[in-house]
Amino acid sequence: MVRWQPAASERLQKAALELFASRGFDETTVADIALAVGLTERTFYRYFADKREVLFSAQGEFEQMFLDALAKTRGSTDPFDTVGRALSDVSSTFGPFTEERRPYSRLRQTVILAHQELQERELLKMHSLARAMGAALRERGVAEPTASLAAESGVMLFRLSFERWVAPGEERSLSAIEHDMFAKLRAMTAMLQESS
Amino acid sequence: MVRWQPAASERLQKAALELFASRGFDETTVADIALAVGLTERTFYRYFADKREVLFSAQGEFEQMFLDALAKTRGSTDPFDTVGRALSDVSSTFGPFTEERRPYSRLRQTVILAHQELQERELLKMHSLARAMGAALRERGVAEPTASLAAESGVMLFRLSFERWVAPGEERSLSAIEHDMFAKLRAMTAMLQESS
DNA sequence: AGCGATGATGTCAGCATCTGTCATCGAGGC
DNA sequence: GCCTCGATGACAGATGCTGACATCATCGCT
Repeated sequence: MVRWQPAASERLQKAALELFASRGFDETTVADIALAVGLTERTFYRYFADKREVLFSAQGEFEQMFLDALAKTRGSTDPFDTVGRALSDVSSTFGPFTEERRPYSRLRQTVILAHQELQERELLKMHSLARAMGAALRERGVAEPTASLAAESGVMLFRLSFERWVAPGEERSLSAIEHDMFAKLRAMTAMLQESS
Repeated sequence: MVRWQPAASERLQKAALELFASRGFDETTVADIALAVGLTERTFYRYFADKREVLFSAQGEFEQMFLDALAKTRGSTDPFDTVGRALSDVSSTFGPFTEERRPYSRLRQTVILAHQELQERELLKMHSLARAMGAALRERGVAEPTASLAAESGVMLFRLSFERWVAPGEERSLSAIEHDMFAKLRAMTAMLQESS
């Protein structure tokens, strides 16, 4: 006889995603989510800082995974290449980006795109990641503004690649899409070297 | 004898910025802002969709300015170069980025950086700009993912340049900073063409 | 066994954000 | 002089979020 069901946080996340998907973000109250898993609104706020965060709490590990991947690329000297390698490492290694997780990511993305406040939070998480990667590069001796440019470019590539990965009908792996985007960005910036 | 003071929206924006700067975002209620200019909370929400928007309503014109600048670059064929020209045009032409507006931009940036919710809104505005520019490029015949990459790269460059422009001690013009960042990005992506 | 500390949860009060609805009333047209 | 219009005020209410305190199984210690 247990007093509380375990994994309260995970149950809340699951219930929240389902309710947001079926009913909409605005039409789902925090009390709805909490009661769906037998808890109260107050407890929800003990696990998540606000209503939106229930969809983003996993991003903390995500950010750490990126920093770890970056740390593994000690040998690389060119910052853009370094970021590219870290990106490639994460997308082919990190659980959430495997093929079996794609349907879940698609549902989650659908929910996020359906509400502005959720998009804002997602953008902030990406921004936070870029800042952290920029700091990591700087600690390695990469100067500004190159460190920020490399980090921001990498995160942009990841974001666009991820968006494409979860797009309807897309079948390529995240790594493959990233690789293609990387090449396209290089090709684009390589043209007209002498213009203004 | 006028019944209402004119320019209610502008007065609200001014009062909001001052209160956010002196007291903090959370410590300023919407009622505070409204009463400071002789209006009520309800009227505030008739001008601005939410409390944060009072700092961002001008961004509508800002986005239009970018699209206009993009439209003026009909002759250019390389998308990255096109975006670069539009950027340069805006930063040297648009009022808010002239030298005399720098102190105001600095204050505004300080306020935004002091609160996460305001950063989220700013990131959304930048994201919205990138989407609009990507769509404009696509209408010109630029294919995906190049259109999105060019638009996102441009907005990233603008954002990093703007951040630098309002940094303490910075004296270069926004155009000059942009030009430098543009060159740095080209140099960075140009290296190690044969890697991976 | 008994007992106290621990920690997850519940309860309750309260403030702030944001919205719908109706009332008010000067300005300008006729 | 009357009437419509439009900006504003007044009011009620739902929801987001927080602080403070109570509850009560479980765990470890004696």
